[in-house]
Amino acid sequence: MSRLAKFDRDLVLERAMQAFWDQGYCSTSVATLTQTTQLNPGSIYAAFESKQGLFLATLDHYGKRSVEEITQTINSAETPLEGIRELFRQLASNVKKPESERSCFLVNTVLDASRHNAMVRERVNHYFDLIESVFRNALASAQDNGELAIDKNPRTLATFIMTTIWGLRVLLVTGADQDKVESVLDQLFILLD
Amino acid sequence: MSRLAKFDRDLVLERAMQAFWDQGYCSTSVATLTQTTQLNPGSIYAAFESKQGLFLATLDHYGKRSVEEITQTINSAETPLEGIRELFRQLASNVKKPESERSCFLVNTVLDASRHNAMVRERVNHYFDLIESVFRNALASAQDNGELAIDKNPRTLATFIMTTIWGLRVLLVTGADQDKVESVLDQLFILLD
DNA sequence: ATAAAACTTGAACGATCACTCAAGATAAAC
DNA sequence: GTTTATCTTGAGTGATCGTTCAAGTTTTAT
Repeated sequence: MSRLAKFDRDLVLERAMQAFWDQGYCSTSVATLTQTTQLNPGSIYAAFESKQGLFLATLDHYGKRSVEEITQTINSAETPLEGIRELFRQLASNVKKPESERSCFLVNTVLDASRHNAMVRERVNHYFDLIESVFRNALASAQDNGELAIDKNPRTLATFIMTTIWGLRVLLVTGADQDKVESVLDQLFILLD
Repeated sequence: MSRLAKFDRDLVLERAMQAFWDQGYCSTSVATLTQTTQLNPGSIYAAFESKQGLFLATLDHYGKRSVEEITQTINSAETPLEGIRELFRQLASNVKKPESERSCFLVNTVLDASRHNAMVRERVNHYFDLIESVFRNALASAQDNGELAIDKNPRTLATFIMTTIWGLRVLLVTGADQDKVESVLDQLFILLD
């Protein structure tokens, strides 16, 4: 008896995400969101309840895709450890590309919106946990294969890998040169040997 | 012939910095700043020209003190390398303390306000550079003392130390437990041996 | 004392904020 | 074709935004 929403939810989420990612939660006004999503205020509020509701939805949109991409990269490599190395090489290849200035939506959010909002913090931490478990599993597989020394601790290394990714995101935002970024990769890879 | 400003500039900067640090640039309104600094809008604008001017001044306030504190910690240790380790132990001891939620003012800023503002970016990068050079010098001294192996590269390690600090800041904000934080320190210290 | 200069005060500015809602449009169910 | 439920529209809400400025106050120099 009713009418269905006309707009493409995924397209709207993608566009809203780009806006939040680029400008941050606070600096992205509802007026901006109506322009980028091509939705009127009423439609946004009908579909997502509030600016924060839309933001949380874009966080999920980004988080799910991040986990997928990371899993894909690691699984499509010849070995688990090589997959992890390949992931870092991809990250590093963003040097001097404008995309690197946006850093990672989750990292930007954890230092900004998440600090005073429990729902945002929970959501970000959830995706960080998922990503960390991908690394942990890959490292455990690498140990099974004999690729990673048996005295290394996958849990410890996975935590350190997450920390290095976060640090690398900041390094890229500062506009670091190729040498610096490769320095970081070199040091991390020593620990993975 | 004239009248001098009555307020204590350092006290005002300290209070404004706390507000910006806690809430971020965008979420900190001038109304909030008038309350925390106990200055009227007019006085703020007379002394700092704009909200952004006050923000830049608080960045300097924080940056200078950070460089001082880091230098002090490293110099007051028995050896340069032990100083670096001590600095990380201090950082790690913030686990579960509410202060750690605020992370580092410079790191928060680099991922937020700095991305769309050249003046802010320059200022943040300046203090990062100063801090990195403190580490680089300490590592070079450690090599002179024979404390650090001669085949290690102080420049590379200093970059990696910066990256680890940035990553550690994110890790602390996620509410990580003691174990995770110590994992990160352990791995970093391996590279410094 | 007086004049000059700078600081303090706080009300007020237009712009923009997140958000609402009544009216109109549209699609599904009968 | 009619009904019914829901979506879309976009002007409008009060609140708050960063900023200004005229008037009042205070200090310094003469």
